[in-house]
Amino acid sequence: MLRPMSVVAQIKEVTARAIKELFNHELNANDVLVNATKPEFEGDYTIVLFAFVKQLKKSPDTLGNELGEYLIKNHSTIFSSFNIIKGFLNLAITDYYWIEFLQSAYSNASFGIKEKNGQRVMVEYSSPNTNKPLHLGHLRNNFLGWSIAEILEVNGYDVIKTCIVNDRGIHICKSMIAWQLFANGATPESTNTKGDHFVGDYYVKFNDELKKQVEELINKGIDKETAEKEAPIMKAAQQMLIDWEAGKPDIIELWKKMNSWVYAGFDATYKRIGSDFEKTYYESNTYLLGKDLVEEGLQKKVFYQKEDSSVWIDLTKDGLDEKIVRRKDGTSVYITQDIGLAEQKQKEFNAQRSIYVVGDEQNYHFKVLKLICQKLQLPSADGIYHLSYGMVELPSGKMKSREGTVVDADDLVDEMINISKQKTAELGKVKDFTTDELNALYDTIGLGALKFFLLRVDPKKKMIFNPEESIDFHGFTGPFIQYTYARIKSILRKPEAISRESGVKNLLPLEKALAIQLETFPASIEESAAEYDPSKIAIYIFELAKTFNSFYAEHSIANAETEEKKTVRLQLAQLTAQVLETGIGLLGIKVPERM
RNA sequence: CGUCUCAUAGUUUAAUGGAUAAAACGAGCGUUUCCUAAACGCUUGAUCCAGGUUCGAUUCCCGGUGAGACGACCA
Repeated sequence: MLRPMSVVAQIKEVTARAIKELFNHELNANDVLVNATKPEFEGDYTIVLFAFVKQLKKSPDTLGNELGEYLIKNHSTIFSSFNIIKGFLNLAITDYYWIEFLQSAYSNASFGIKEKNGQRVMVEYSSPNTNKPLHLGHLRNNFLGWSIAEILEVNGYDVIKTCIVNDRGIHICKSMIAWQLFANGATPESTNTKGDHFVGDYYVKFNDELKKQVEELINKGIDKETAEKEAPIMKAAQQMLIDWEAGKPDIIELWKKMNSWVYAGFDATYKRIGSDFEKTYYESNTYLLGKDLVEEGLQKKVFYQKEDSSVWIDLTKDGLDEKIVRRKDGTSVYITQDIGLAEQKQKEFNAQRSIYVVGDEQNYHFKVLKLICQKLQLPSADGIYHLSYGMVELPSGKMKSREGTVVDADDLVDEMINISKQKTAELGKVKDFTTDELNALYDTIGLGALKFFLLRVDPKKKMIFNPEESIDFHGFTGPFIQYTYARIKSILRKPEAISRESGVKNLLPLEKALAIQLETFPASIEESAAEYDPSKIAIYIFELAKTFNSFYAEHSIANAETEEKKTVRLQLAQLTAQVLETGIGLLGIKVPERM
């Protein structure tokens, strides 16, 4: 099926053709700059003429007039009138065009969704550590990763969502040793604690105990650095890591038991926030990957060995530093595992692109990772893309677990759901709902507010979260969009078939504004995929909802002046509802039928 | 010391080099016999400083100031 081109794409194309015919000048359609016309001028879309004034050696006015007249003469179904102001050619689009658009799109359930393009993409996100529960930063990561995967999916890609669980290493051993020392056999069940929080508590206990021991050693005259290394509990953790690597049965058993507690907790949280993965990798299985590639790199002379037999790569010519890829004791480092995992993913899924949703503190790491893979000429190399996002910070700065300022994911979700419960009760609009229906509604609204809050900002930018101020339910928020949707549904609930031919010839300004905005939905989805940026969609659906609300306040739909108007407004309402649902769905947010 | 990010109304955020910089929250005023007032309308207010490129700069380049991240055989 041939997808109809967007108005903007058509304007570009037609303009390029016009310039070729009128002035015999070749122009790429993409070089035509088309903007929405500013509200203070007459017209819908504007061509910026400056760009080709020079090449064509014409004044903007002459050029604009010739072009404008050509467009109206040759494409009268699209363009109705034009005016030129200071080098801007403002074009008015015919009502006919918008009415046709509405009739073709209002009942098209896949409006904005592309067909499969045969390309595969992997999206890795979440990446939790099994020594503590998820926090606000993980939420931004999860929502972003899930949303990007979804956005790529509707853009035609075959998407594989993956997660690498950091389930081994010294930090896990810290929780384990603390449990051995202080738990007296307690379990999540015996203490009625969620598994990930239970294990996280022992990680905190470890650090408390370590601090105590370090202070004692310092009082004995040992310097801080040595004290931290020599504290008995730290030595015990390090010994445990060695035992783990050696596969000592009782350690492995304890490790498995504690991790299983954590996974039960993670699963509950993921289920609640709607995160899922097609494939989960565990670092305990992948940490040895990449060793072969070190050998290969040495042979290819991409890597070199120092006197102590450690292996390095020299990236100084690329403006970076030297980087170790294998320790002198033969063990691999973080980056080596990632090289190995990149190849592993490539072998398993053969994706054209591999996206890593990881915080911007690791920008350097991913730059190095991609560069090394390229130098090794690995097939996965060029497809590596680090989707770097900014940290979530508090007004006081970074969240610090040691200072207890970390905003816990479960707590925050609870709070959001409670607020939505409270507000729903205050408004009292759904008193006839069953308990199940109410609980589902609270989840929808509370999570909607939270996800929208975290996704409405450009991922690249760090964001401030103030725990003192609760996340808003008014204005540029998830509930605003959900509410708009629910209002439309209440109109559409009255059983009434919407006929395709409305018969109207003209649109009122607010009807037209809505139609124009609806028409750009596919472009908005494309843009957010091209830039890996869900906030583009968040902004789009917010503006759409706003336009609809203005329209709704001004014009009656069910009691429209004429049957024709009623039909065209029902089409507008139905398409708006559908676009809002699809759009906000790409952010992982549900819409309620009533609220 | 070096590399890289960021700096826009009181606050949180928008703006492929294009017209008089756009919203939300906050503050103030108003809107409901009629499809959901979690809404709508009006008022208020900003590009860190100094140069440069350009017909045109929030956007690109140079310098400065301020904030952050990274450059660890941690991940």
